[in-house]
Amino acid sequence: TFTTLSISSLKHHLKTHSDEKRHVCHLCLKAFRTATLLHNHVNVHTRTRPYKRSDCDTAFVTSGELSRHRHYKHTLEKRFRCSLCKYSCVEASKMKRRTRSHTGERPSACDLCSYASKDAYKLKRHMVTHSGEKPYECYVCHAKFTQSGTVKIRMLQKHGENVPKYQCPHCSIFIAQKSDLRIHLRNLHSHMAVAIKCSYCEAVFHERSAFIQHKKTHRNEKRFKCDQCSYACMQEQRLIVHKQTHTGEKPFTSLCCNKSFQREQLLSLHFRKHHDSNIKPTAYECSKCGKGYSLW
DNA sequence: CTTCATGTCGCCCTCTGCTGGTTTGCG
DNA sequence: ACGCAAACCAGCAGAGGGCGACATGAAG
Repeated sequence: TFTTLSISSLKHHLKTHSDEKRHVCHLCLKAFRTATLLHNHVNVHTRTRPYKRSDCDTAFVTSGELSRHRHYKHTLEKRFRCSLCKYSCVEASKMKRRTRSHTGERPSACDLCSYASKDAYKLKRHMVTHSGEKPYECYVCHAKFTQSGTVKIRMLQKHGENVPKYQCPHCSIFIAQKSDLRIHLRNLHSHMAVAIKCSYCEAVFHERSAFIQHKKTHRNEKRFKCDQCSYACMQEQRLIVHKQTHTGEKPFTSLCCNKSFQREQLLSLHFRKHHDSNIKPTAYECSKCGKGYSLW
């Protein structure tokens, strides 16, 4: 529904409905409706870029390209605004793409799996997961990768100097990747609704990192304490043996002379001192469980 | 007819962030 | 020596910027 007040304008408009393309490119035989379109096309072949900007060293084949460049890089004018969010952009096609992320529409479907993307490029990128192709190579160590971004990060972290690291604001540790710092924060510094209780004392913690720090304070502590005297030690087994001094229990008995000992080592010493060194390995047994012991 | 602004489709790029397997260091 | 947790690392997808090429429409 084209309307105009001028006859010549109508005539011009009618030509746009015509399939007639009289202007043929002598380099590739492609045909165009107008001489200007052909002219622009030939400029592509000849790499002639008449539309220039003096201040940023860029040049384009058409005025449209220059105009758009101006919006992107100089005026920063974003005429298209999303009605659903605060996103704005220079081009209508970008707005269309943005709208798809609101609607969830995924028109580009993979014919090898269930994946579908919002735009053609993502589908193309996805297809390398089926081909197994790794088109990006590290020029230092020649390791290959599926995406350009991955090789860039690899280059920086393996071969770069002054590699950026991400520091945790809570414990000052440096972590190589931002997303790993996020995981670190989540696992170690986030508040837990259910507190962890220290198994050595009464302390409780809502943050894992604080709990780990606290545990270290128990590391060299003599936390196994005798309830009958002031004796304390770091190992539970030692406390059990110690307690025998209070009970008078002597579980290790020599079968040779019937003499009993509190500890295996004492029985062992007794054997070496008083009995034949050729004695058989199961020469004594525990009075509690009946287990036989070999000492040498 | 030409020029210019604007529109449209498509391509490629980078940045970003999540995921899950692997390696490493510590208790 | 072993097991576990944390960091490392590559794969992969989401989102958005910028431009190539060409079409359309208004105005001179």
